[in-house]
Amino acid sequence: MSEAPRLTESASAVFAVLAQAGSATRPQLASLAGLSKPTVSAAVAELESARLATHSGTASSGTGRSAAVYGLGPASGSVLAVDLGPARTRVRGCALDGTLLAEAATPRARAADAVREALAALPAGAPLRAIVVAVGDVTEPDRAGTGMRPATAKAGPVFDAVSVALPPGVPVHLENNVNCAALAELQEGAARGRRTFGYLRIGVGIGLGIVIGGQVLRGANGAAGELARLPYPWDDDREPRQEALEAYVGSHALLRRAARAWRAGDGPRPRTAERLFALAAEGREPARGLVARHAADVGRLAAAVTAVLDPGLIVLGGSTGADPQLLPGVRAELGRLSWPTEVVSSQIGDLGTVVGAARLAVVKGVQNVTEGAQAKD
Amino acid sequence: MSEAPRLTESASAVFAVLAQAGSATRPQLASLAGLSKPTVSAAVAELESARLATHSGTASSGTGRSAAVYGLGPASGSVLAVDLGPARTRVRGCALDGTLLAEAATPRARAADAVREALAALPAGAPLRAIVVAVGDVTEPDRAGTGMRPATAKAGPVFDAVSVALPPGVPVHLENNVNCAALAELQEGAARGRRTFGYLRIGVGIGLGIVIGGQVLRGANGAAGELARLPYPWDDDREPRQEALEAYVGSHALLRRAARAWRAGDGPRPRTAERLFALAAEGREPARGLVARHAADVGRLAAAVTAVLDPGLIVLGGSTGADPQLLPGVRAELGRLSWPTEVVSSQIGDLGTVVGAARLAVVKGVQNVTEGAQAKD
DNA sequence: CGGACTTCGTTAGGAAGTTAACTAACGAAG
DNA sequence: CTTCGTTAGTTAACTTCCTAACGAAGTCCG
Repeated sequence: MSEAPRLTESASAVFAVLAQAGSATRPQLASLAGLSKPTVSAAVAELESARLATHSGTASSGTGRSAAVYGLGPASGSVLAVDLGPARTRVRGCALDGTLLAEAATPRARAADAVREALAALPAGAPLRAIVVAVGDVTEPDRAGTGMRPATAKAGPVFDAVSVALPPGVPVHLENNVNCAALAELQEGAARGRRTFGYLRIGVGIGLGIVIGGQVLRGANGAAGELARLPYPWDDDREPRQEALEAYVGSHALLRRAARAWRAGDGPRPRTAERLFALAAEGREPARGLVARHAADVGRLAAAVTAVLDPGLIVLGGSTGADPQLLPGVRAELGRLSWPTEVVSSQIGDLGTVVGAARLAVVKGVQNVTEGAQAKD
Repeated sequence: MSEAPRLTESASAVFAVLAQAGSATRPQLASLAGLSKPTVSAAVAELESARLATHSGTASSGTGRSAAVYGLGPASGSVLAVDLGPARTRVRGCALDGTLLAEAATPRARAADAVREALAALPAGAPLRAIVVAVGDVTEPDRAGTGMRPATAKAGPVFDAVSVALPPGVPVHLENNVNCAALAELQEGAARGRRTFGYLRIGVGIGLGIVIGGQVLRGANGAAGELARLPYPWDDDREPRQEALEAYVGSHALLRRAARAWRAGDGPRPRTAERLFALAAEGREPARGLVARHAADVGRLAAAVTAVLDPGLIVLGGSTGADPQLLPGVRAELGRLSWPTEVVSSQIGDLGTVVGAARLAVVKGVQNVTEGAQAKD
């Protein structure tokens, strides 16, 4: 739709802070954007005439004249976030202020259906400005040139299946799912207000999302935080093997150890990590011992991260990592080995990846508005 | 001296690029600073009247009118860099364009003498704008509030001894020596033109300087890159100990292994790492085997760094790390365990720390000019 | 030696944003 | 109901930097 209405720099800045805030009065916009009142007046007028902002009420600050409140306008459009999880595909559509407009989830195999369902629920008149797809894989530049795709065969097929369901002409960004979850913790989880932290995810695999100065660190190959490549075992007389650490700390290994440790009379053997943690929470052996040992292992992983990055905060997530039972053990081992570092459990859970992908999509969508390149309707 | 002559923003920008370039014509300044010709004219006039820049000649680009060349003026002043090394103290005084004005070195115990000697050799009429002191220690905020000091007792006394020799009123910045050396590699060493890399120093101790986007990463406690805290030994059935990795990979351990491996008939046993490497270069056993083993150890260290950061480039430095004999072994082990990463040897050597500290001091000194806070004469 | 051409630097006019001062709107106190 | 203090928004003068056009100072070439 419509021509690309190039915004002035000040209008772009005001739009960006308005999207961040959701809604705001003009004085608030002025102080958030670091602009003067007259400039904000001009910018708001410009945004209103482009239908990117609308007057949505008034707000009185107790004393004095009441201020006009503005929110995003109908032309600001929406963005789409897709989490291609190992079991389920989750899709969210959001406005540029982050409000949820559409949501869908399917088993991984029917990923494209979830995308189509969410797209149908988005407002038709306004442009879709960005799409972020989260995959459990390192990403690499597309052969074709412009885009990105999963680097290994792991996530490739599903990504291709989803691609055909996406509307053409909308910029698509691929991002690692752990990085997305880290962003979610940063924006609305356990790392709110931080500028630097690490999000350590322990589940079937192990991964680290690194946030430095509010930015995700991706690395030269997009492989920053791929802790499975840490040398392990590592000692004077041992030879490290590739991916050996994941095979040792991952949840499969935890269950394998449980199977070995289980004796007759210990009751039914847990088949999932959740069940094992539930037994440990009741104080039952050998579950308790296994969980304590797992906590020490995670603590060592956290120590490795801390030795390199000294992030000041580590958020634990993932199917086994997020359990608060681990905290004392992790903190003890980390404190013994490394620097004073806060350790907390994730508060977002499974939804973290979609939520973070949506946050990222909002950022890209706002850029799409402020930096001119108009997306397809 | 003199009042603080607040510079306009454009004059500050021009001064910054002029300091970076050393000398430049007005058209060059315009393109480097991203300013228009008239604005540069005004800025240069302002800088000249403040004696921060001087006309230093003309340059012809073949055809057309020849351009006026400008360089830093006498009022731009100088900065001081101090490397409190484990054995020697090195001091350098530089102008804000990086040219060396004074140099001194003493044994560590007489550090203050080196500082006094270098200070005496600096031009008297112009202000000293910044001092950077590099120490082999993590740094922490001063109790007093404003400054920083070494966090542990290791470097404290020497730092205090040097402090009394420093002129009062000049801002002093403390920085880790490995971080300084990393900056030196970035600016004039093996990492020129990079935005992100790791500088891995192996000597008596082990340390990592992390540069991301041209900035040194310091971490929440100033302890980023303190690899001695990596969990080691690390295996299913072993308990990691604090600082155990340094005790294993450091040069003391290398010589200890040499002592154990040496048999009668192997010739004189090397007493220093340099000697051991020299024997290995001649192809003599057991030196060659020991060096190959050391290379694999360093490769594992590099793999740990790569697993977390994926920096794309690792520069090896330090008394044992900088030897190019290590390169094939390090590359092989790193390639086996982790991501495609370039590995090169440092080209700067022992001087890296002072050079990097001087670079940092220049940056701080330029900030001192452009951001107003006038230093004492 | 004198155009023709190219590059440097200045002058003139305009765009964008800031500060300062003024007007407008609102609540509370007298 | 008026008046006063406070906060919102507008108007006006000024600052800063840009673009465009022009004059100045070189080189190249016949």
